[in-house]
Amino acid sequence: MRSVDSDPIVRLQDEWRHELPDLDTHAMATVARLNRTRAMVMREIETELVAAGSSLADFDVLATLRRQGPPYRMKPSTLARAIMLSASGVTSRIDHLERSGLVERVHDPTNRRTAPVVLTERGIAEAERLARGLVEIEERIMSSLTARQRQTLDASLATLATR
Amino acid sequence: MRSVDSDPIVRLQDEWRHELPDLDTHAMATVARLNRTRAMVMREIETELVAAGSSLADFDVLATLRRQGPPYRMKPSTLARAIMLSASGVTSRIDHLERSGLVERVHDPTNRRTAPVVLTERGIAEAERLARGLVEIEERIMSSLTARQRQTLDASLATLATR
DNA sequence: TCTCAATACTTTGAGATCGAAGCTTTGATG
DNA sequence: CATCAAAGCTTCGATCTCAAAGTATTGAGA
Repeated sequence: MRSVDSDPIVRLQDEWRHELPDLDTHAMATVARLNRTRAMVMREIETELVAAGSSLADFDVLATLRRQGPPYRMKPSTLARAIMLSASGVTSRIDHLERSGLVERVHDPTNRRTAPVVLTERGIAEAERLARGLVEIEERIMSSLTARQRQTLDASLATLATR
Repeated sequence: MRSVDSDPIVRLQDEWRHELPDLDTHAMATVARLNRTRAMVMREIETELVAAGSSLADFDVLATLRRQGPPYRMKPSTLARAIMLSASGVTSRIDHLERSGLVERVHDPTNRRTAPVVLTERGIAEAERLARGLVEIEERIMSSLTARQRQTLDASLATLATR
């Protein structure tokens, strides 16, 4: 039964059971699923974003700024925390988006230690366009689960994250 | 209520609701949770693996070979599929593990187009040591969920992956 | 006001990963 | 048995990310 199941995680468990029968693979399997499913979902989303002329990395920044509402402005350090990226990673993403004309660094004379990032007009429009496209894709991906399943999935993921 | 909730995903939904009230953020929120939870879980696991003198990247290869059972051997292309990595990515991981003395490329005279990778004695022991340490960590991480919650989480992740 | 530790971003260097291009080997086909 | 397309790994070049080092600015305390 299980040994012919093509689910790679089930196979992984079968293999461990055969090699190290005393190993409890339950938790390991869940972690592996979390990884694989996330990879597949994100690959699909990335593909669609690239087709729409953007990328996940760019969208992360644009959407985070757009969600703040006017004046669509954040300090790099706040942005870093919001998108779970290192300070140097934020610098290079801003550089890239600035070259694309979607964000600008604004210089505040009263505080020259930081240069907040602000969406340009094009950046505002682009963020909204991408967000609208993305919710559709994400809705399609999640449509294989019932509302109840989505709800418990959300709850379990939240529990694991705040643990 | 919600607006004071510190859950970053709930805040994300609140912000979108304020800016683009017609946007249905349910699916987006689940995807965001999948991402964040996975990032937090994997960061924790990576930290422990590094403390144990290894890394997630190395462990992936070692564990995959170890699970096969004797002679602990796989072709690079099979390995690539198993760990969802590009061919060139596999080459560099094998290079690294070979330099560490944990795997070797074995040359089969009857098929010189491929050089299967095999665990060394040290590699076998190391894979088992790391696997045993890891299941404990993963068990600890998952212990915040009930058996039933884990089961439905597994099922939902499996559904999303095979969709 | 002067000093200097803390804050905050940027630069640098290293490492991982990818796709494309490059090589060698294999096996099917005439 | 000669040819050549396909299989399969490696190399190359580009990109991303991080941590550490570097630079500029601020503000607290002497």
